Amino acid sequence: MGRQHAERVDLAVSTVIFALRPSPDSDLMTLWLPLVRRIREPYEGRWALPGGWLSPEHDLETAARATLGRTTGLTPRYLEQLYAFGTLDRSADDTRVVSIVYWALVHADEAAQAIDSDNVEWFAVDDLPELAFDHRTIVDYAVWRLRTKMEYSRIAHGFLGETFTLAQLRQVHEAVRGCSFDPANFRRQILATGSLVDTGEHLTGTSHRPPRLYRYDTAVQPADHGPLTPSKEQA
Amino acid sequence: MGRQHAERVDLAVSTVIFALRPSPDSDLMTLWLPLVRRIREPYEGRWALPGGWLSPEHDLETAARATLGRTTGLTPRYLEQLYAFGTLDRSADDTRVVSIVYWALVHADEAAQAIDSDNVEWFAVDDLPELAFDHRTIVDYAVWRLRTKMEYSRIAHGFLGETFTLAQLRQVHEAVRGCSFDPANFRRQILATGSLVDTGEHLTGTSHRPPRLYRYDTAVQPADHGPLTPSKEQA
DNA sequence: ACAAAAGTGTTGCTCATACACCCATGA
DNA sequence: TCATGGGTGTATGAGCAACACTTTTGT
Repeated sequence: MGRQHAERVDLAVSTVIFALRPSPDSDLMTLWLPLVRRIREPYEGRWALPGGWLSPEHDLETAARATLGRTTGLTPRYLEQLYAFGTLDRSADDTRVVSIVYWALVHADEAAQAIDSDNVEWFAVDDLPELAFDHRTIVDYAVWRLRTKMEYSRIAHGFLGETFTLAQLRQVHEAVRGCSFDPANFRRQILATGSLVDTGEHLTGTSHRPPRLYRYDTAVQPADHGPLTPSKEQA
Repeated sequence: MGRQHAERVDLAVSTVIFALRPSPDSDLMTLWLPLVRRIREPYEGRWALPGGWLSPEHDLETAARATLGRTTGLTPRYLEQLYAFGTLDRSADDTRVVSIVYWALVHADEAAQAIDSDNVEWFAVDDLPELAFDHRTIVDYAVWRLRTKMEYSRIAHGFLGETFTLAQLRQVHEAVRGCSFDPANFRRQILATGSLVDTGEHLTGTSHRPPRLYRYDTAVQPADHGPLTPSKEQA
């Protein structure tokens, strides 16, 4: 309570980056995210969300994208603002920091391994180390938002390639939501939304009947992206 | 495009304050919000959302509450962060401003009229004047959020007193959602959520059968308030 | 008695779940 | 031909919209 008041408010932008990867023990897919090790006080040595100070000439979303590129070398398949965190006590020292946090989906294949430097490491969401600042709260909230949004939105797209089978799409849902779905019912529900397009092609090389490949209908918006994309007009 | 880059980023907190009031023409309830007239450039004379600069010793939510008190003299019945707006071009001059916007529900009765100074005025949401900055976008988004959240949350509470009849609650929903509901079905749906408590009392003085008075069950959270209230744990 | 809104009952539709069953391919 | 997952059909049940009907007050 005897803390000094900071003289100014600093503005940072951080990003919670999600990717789907096979779990080390089971061969199921699970959620992973990259963290960076802090190289200075406060919380030196602890893991933290990737981010940086907001410079006046950068857009908020641009800053989030830049962070993402720096940390993973990837382009987000989905990016959305999460929340602005700004309580007085969130920066262990006497500075006042407001962090505007974004969350992103990428599909982590080959490229992701590239930037596996000493200071960047991927962690399974349900096996995180101790985090710096209030970043644990932030991650928990981001995971909650991802799970919730997966229920009513089409963001699973962000974890997949251009074309995919219904089984792959289902596995994404199962990994994120943490439960399994009846393949038959999942198929019908997804197709009923009309957001998928049958490419006519099939995936071969499987040891069973070759499944159809689908593509997302680009005419449909994947989700409500916030206030800036005008997709929420009413008639 | 030939704009100078600002030297720093300024942080503001604004609040979209909603109240339910009888419409001037029809006697239905409609959404209203207070705006303040700008007394300096840019956009001098235009109407804008109430707000102010964020000082280092104030919490984001505290700042939003303070704005609300200054403008309306009221305490919010509901308050939630809406979004952080931070595009480069949102401040007509060459300054860079990031606004963290909150939205609030109040019930505007006697007290509200008190602060009806020259610079504060209430407007019907579907009859707004031209607003300063990107505040029109912000208001539209806030209205969308209010409508959406009303569908699955219990925030209607924010517009009502301690006890209320089901008809009053239904009228709030109808005003915000913009359509009418079957009283019979509305009753069942609301009661099925288990969020209402029968006070046992009745409202008298009506020219028909006296309706029961209900109270919200305070044990149930009204809505997911964001990341800071830990109500989104899973078992 | 009558109007008007509170409150209850009932029916039919839609949609999600569960699960039985056929299809097509590799081994 | 068998195993495996892709894909289709269908019965059951929950929940909601629509609307008929009964109840209780003031006038």
